This record gives sequence, C-alpha cells and structure tokens, in this order.
Amino acid sequence: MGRSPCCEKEAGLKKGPWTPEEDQKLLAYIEQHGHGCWRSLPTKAGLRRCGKSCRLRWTNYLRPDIKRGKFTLQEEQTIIQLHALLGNRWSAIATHLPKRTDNEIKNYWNTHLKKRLARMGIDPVTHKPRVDADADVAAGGGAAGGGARSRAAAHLSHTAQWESARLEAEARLAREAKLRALASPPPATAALSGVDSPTSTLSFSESALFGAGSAAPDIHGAARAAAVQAVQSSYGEACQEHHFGGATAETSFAGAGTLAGVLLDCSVTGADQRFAERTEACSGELQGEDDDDKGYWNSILNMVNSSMSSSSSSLTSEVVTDTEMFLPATAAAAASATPVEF
DNA sequence: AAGGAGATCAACCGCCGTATT
DNA sequence: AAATACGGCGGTTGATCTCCT
Repeated sequence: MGRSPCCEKEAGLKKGPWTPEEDQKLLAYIEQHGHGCWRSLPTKAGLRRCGKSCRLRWTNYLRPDIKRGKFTLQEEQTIIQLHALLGNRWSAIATHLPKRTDNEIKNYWNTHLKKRLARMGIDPVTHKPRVDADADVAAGGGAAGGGARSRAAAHLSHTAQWESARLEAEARLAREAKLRALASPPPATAALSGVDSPTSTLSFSESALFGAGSAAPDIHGAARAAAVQAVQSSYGEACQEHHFGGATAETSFAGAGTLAGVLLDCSVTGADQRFAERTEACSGELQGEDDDDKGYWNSILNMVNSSMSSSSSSLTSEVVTDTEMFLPATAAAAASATPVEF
C-alpha cells in the first residue's frame, strides 16, 4: 500500500499548468482511442506528463461534458444539503451535480459556501448554528445536550453508512457496466459518452437508472438488481450492528433509504410519486429520534427553503423542498421555524 | 498607477481501496 | 498471502486574478 508517486519513476516529466498544445494532444488522443490505461497514455499521446496528471486534466478540465462558470443557486443549495449529509465527500456530492467536478465543488465550498455559512453563524462542519455549541459549552456540556448530540451523530452515522453502501454498489454497478461495454465495444464516437458524470464511479445516467428504476434498458437490469441487493444487504448489516429501534433490517433500510434515496431521486430525476410512497411506508421508523435531529435538519431545510423562496427557480422538484423528505414523520411537523437569511 | 491583500482555482501530493500477478 | 499496479479521493499549494488603498 501507499506506493510512490507515479511521477517519481520518470525524471524530466513536466509539471504545472497545461499548455493549449498539451491539451490538444490529450484531447485528440482520448477522442481517438479513449483513455485506456492512464499510465501508458502520456507516452502514446506524446506528452511529457505523468498519467495521473493527464487523468486529472481530463477529468477536471477537458471532458466535453463539464459545465464551467458560476454555480447556480440551486447547485449551491444542493451542495449545502449534501455536505450536511455526507461531509467532505466531494466525489459523492459531485455525483448529484451533473457536469460539475469534485475539484470544482470542493473549491467552491472552500472559497464561497464555507465562508458564507460561517458568516451566517452556522458551523460549516456540523451545519449547526454556532449558538448551540456555545450554549452547550456554557452549560458545561451537560448530559442532556450531549446525549442529544450523540443521538444526532448516530443518526448522521446511519445516513453515512447507507450512503457508503450505496456508493459501493454504484462502484460495483459501474464495474459491471464497464465489463459489459468491453464485451460489446461501443462505436468510436461513443468514446466520450460514458463520462456523463464528472467524477462518480457511476455515470449520471446510470445513477438515474439506479435511483429511479425507470425505463432502464435491460442490459443494465441484472447489474442494477445486484447493486440494489448489495445496498440492501450492506445496510441491513449496518442496521443489525447498530440501533434503529428494533426494526427489521429491511424496514430500517427503507427508512434510512428514504433520506438518501430522496436526494438521489430528486436531484437526478425530479421528485416522483415513489418517493411519497416510500415516505409513507417508512414513516414512523425513526420516531425515536430526538428533537435535536429535527432541529438539525430543519435548520438546513430552512436555509435552503428560504433561498429557494426568493428565487424564481423551478428546481423545487429537483432539490429537497419538503421537510418530510428529510425528516422522520414526527419531525416534519416541527419544520416551521423561521427561515434563515441566506 | 502601483503595490499589497485577499480570493480564486488548476494542479499536485500522498494515501487508500481494489485488482492483478 | 504478499507484492505490485492502478485509479480515485481529499487536502493542500501556489500562480494568477481582482479589489482596495
């Protein structure tokens, strides 16, 4: 593990900013041959760069499906939501922002959003109002507050576990899709078509299939089913190791899956009625959760909702707007707190 | 107009997980 | 089972840009 940097092996490799000529070479080579093995690509393409540098340049800049320029309000909202859920897992966040790279999102978070949240008095790490933390400190970190926090942390931990399981399944799905693609080579023009999500192990279209289960071509049917099964079993195991109020692994999966599933469904395909069904199906699963959890998610949603209400966006179907999407049924009722100025 | 400070972002670095040998 | 190769990820850096004095 921890092998040495690829660039160490060959001296004289160029570093630093790419020139237009280098870009052209890389672009031309990939368009013609696909990237294949990154390590051998620079030699074949006539570039004095290491493979890693080429891969980075391609994924972060040259790919034809990358959207550049200012982030929209909706994108900002999505990033904030997903960061609250996933933390600094930029590639996972990028999965839900088509045409944006993890590097770009990371940069935008560090240079814009983090500061903005901080200005609003919200801790960009915990996504909680700083006042809470102060109050807890002032109260000497009492057992009640600490307990609530740990429960909230446990809730988040479940979410993260589910997401991890999902990402694992995505990776498996992507590998299987790749194998299928190799088995039946695409036309030359398709060399660039399998990259419709900048950094995800799963392409955006595949995410959509996976999340929405909609009109998926049968070629992916088995893989999708396998992926779903993998998520279910992974999450089931996670549930057995932890709590979830005595619910079975399957129902726990449904409950927690709602949260991440909503993100997936809504960001990829727009809200659909399956979501409502699942919300109904799992309502009450998380009723043991504490008011702190409600407040936590409320604060995020309020922030998001307030900015959304001031915009003319039609994206309300694309990002989470309904408290029930995020919260356990019991928490939804408490979602009428004053919106935070964004 | 000059230059200093802060902001931005492309690119690098080092580590990790997985596949292959 | 161990070693190695590879792709991917998140954190960090440094060059460049923009704004302010």
